Amino acid sequence: MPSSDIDTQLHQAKEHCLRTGHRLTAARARVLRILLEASQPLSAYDLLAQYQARHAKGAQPMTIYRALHFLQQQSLVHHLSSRRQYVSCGQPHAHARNALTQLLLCENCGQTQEVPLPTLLSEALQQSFHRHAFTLQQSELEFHGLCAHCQPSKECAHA
Amino acid sequence: MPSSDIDTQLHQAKEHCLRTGHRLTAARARVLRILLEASQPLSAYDLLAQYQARHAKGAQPMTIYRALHFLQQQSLVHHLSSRRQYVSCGQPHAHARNALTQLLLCENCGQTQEVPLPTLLSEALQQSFHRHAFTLQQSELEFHGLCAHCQPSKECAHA
DNA sequence: TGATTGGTGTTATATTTTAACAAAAAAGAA
DNA sequence: TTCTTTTTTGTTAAAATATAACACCAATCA
Repeated sequence: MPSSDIDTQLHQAKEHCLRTGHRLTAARARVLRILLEASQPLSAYDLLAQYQARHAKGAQPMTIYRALHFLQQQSLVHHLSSRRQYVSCGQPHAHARNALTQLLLCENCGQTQEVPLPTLLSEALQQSFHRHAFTLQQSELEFHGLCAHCQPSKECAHA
Repeated sequence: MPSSDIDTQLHQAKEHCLRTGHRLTAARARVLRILLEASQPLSAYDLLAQYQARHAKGAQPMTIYRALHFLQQQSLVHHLSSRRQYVSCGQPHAHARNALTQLLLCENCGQTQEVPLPTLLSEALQQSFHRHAFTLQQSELEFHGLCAHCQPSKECAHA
């Protein structure tokens, strides 16, 4: 992602936080920036290493985990729990509109793609929940497979 | 779950493994049985504690993890990665037919419900993958919320 | 200005998961 | 059967992931 886009995203993130009565502090913005620049999922300890290299040599895991918790609450970051990695959220605003998001995870090159669930599907799911008297709070839809660049026949462009 | 049903399930699991050229050994069957009897998700160390109490006092984590890996491969057990827990699979055979499974996780009482994804939804998802040139290998659909017994208005029957 | 809330730094520790290698058990071939 | 190969288990150790607790600092607000 070009650096200018990242600045834009960070700015929007800041505004978004203010609107909900929270603050995107320096530490939080740093963690988010690392994720935005990575453009692929990172583990908490990957993040820690970069954070140490770029900002504070003696930084501790808690610093990263605290920032991640916050960013997740704000829907600025996703937790890929099946991989124990974190990734910046592509369209943070989609979440505000209660759209469910699918994450397509490539097992070959590690890339993640965030795809909004088609409205039709979202609604069908809602109905399914209703039938089971289930009140949805948060969804986590992770699909593991091979991305467009890593199809069985081809070589992987991202590896 | 009544003990007789569990025996039935274990027996079916054994047959299922044989059909795919694998063996449901004693250790594996023990771990599966503990999960079936629990009828709710357990962490690997919950399992270890029970395994130690019931079978081998000195058992080590590897014993559990190995059994769990095997049982997951056989679609006899699900990993709830967002909770770091494991749960026995309700309808192992549904997976054989490539039906996607949603897991409804209650944040209040911890209960898990396994619901096959309606065919219509499954097909729509497949199309969505096709549009994104994504080859699905495995899906992990975890929905966090409140189950039928733990609706905001009511008390939770399972707590 | 004082009080309250929210955020950070720091240390330590808990929890979850895997690696590696030797020994045993089961399956298959001669 | 006996030998060989593969699969499974036992065991020790350590890596990777995540949280608890407490003191301190900073921002907000009355």
